[in-house]
Amino acid sequence: MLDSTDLKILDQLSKNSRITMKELGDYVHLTGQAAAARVVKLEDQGIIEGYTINVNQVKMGYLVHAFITIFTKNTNHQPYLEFVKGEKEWVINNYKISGNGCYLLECQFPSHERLDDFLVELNQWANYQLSIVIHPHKV
Amino acid sequence: MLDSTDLKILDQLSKNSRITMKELGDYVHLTGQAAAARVVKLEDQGIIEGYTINVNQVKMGYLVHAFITIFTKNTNHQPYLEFVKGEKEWVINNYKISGNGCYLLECQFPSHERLDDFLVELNQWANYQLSIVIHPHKV
DNA sequence: TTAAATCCTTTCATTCTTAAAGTAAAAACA
DNA sequence: TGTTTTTACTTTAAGAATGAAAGGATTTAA
Repeated sequence: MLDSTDLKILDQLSKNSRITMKELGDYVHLTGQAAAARVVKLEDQGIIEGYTINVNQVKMGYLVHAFITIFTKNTNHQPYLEFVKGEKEWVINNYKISGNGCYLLECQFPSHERLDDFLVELNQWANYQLSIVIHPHKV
Repeated sequence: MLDSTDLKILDQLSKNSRITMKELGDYVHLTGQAAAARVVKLEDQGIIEGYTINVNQVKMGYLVHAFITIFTKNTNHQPYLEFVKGEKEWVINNYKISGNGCYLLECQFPSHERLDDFLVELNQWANYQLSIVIHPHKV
């Protein structure tokens, strides 16, 4: 399905999605047009889902990054899920999980005060276990 | 520091980082040249850290997404950290955390068999608590 | 063996980018 | 207060990249 050229293209676009198709072509020994055609195919296959940027969240004022393990208070998760839906400003991901807890909620906040405000609200709908990220260490 | 035009630019690039500077300029009522200059400034400020793609990990064969809370076996974390460094194929992020556990390890695997292989190795250096993602629900 | 499909290149018109010069408004300074 | 500097933008124009079309080579299917 995917050959080594496709994998190189994905690798290169992961590192710099604004590269020109000509440069991308040079990298995989194809013309820009051929590289562009492969990229369109990867998009059509749904392998490339989108093009985005990495933003420095600390410089954007989000100093606190937290993972919160959620234990909903009753079997109906809807109140919790509605709460999360209304907190898009802070919530990065809400993973439904099996294991310890029902959800793993990834959030970011400008301060511990804001985190505390959030936890007070959250506690209406769920119990939780808080983990604050000290250092990201991306791999 | 950042005005509303900068925020619109970041928002637009987050949605599609391959947009032309001309289109981006149209969106914020500037010429392509002025928009490009703003983008360069955002890069220089370190607010835009990079341009990347979203890849469908399931279509790439990574069917299992897991968060593993790590409790290192002794106070020296180095053996665990060395292990993680050698497992780049599976590890997405290794967050150092305060709270429950020492690290939160985000991983992906093609199968539960591969996950099991990983856990057996991991268990040489750390105890762990496993959470498998059932549904991502990005916000 | 022929027909169709796939994947690539070449060509060329169109569009985008980049650099330079110029303008206007705001900020810094005497 | 008046002058200079800086900042942010536009316009212009050359150079580079893109996208569409035509064509060739190789593989797949009939």
